[in-house]
Amino acid sequence: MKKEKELLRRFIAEKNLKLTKQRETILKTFLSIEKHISAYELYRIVVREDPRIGIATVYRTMSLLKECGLAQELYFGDGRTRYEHIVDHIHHDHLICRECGKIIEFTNPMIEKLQNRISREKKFQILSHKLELYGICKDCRKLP
Amino acid sequence: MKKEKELLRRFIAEKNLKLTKQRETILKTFLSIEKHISAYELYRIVVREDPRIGIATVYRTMSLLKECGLAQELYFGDGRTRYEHIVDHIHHDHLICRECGKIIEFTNPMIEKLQNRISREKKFQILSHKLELYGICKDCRKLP
DNA sequence: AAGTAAATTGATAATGCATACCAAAATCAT
DNA sequence: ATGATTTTGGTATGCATTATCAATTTACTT
Repeated sequence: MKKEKELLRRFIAEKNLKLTKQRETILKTFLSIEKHISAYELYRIVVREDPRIGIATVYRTMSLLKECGLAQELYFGDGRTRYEHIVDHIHHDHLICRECGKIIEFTNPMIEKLQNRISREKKFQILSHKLELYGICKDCRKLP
Repeated sequence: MKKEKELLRRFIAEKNLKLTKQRETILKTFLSIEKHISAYELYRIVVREDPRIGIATVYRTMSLLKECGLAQELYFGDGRTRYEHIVDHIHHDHLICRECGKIIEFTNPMIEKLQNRISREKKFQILSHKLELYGICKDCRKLP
């Protein structure tokens, strides 16, 4: 939390923006949630902390957190963008069940290494990535 | 094209749906385009073939093509869903430049293999996948 | 070939996420 | 503290997608 707040502070200073109570509250709440969350869901929680925060500010802050690399944007095909925080949280990818909508997380360092190799070949500087596997989960396949 | 039309025909028969001129026209046009395209962009092209086709039908048909595995859905973070066809077209992944929006395609069979291994471990049946690397491309980094 | 049940279509209304707008408030360098 | 500048909340607006529904089309049956 210390580290992340410091990161945001620096980003804000560098761009001549301003650090507000709202941004701090939203960051703190966002970091406390250990799963992906939509802007609206986050708003509902943030409001319990400070009822005067509006949803527009949540949207604006999330795009700020995305820009400074604290938040990762996800899109699973319903019309809703979700976010998850990256810090103190090993990067993971997602298996998404098309039947029941369940989301299973996984990590694979080898895939990450291959991604880095590809980006080196293409002289592309990776900022973030998204790997999503869609299919049918164990339960919906009715396997033992 | 033969094969894909046959695939759609079977899918439609199996689900007791009906094969219409509109669906054939949209499939044909979609397959003729060798890059990702939004529903609206596709609609503008389809209309040149048959001016009486409405945009709702394009949306409906794309979700049908997605279901039967002929189309892959993509989302790059602007508010627009795009599609690309999978058939006769080796699956590829995307590098997306956050500066200029350029999209670079790449393939990596090793990553695909690792994905299959993961899904086997999790007893997950993969239907499709999406790998997107976000960052800054060579040109925007001003590298030689 | 004509009849019929069921699915599909096109036009447009409705929905819903996300952003734009703007007056009031808050931040921060001086 | 002052004042320039940014941010905020509330809401209007924009835009992509889906729902609605009467009219049409498909595909099967006779």
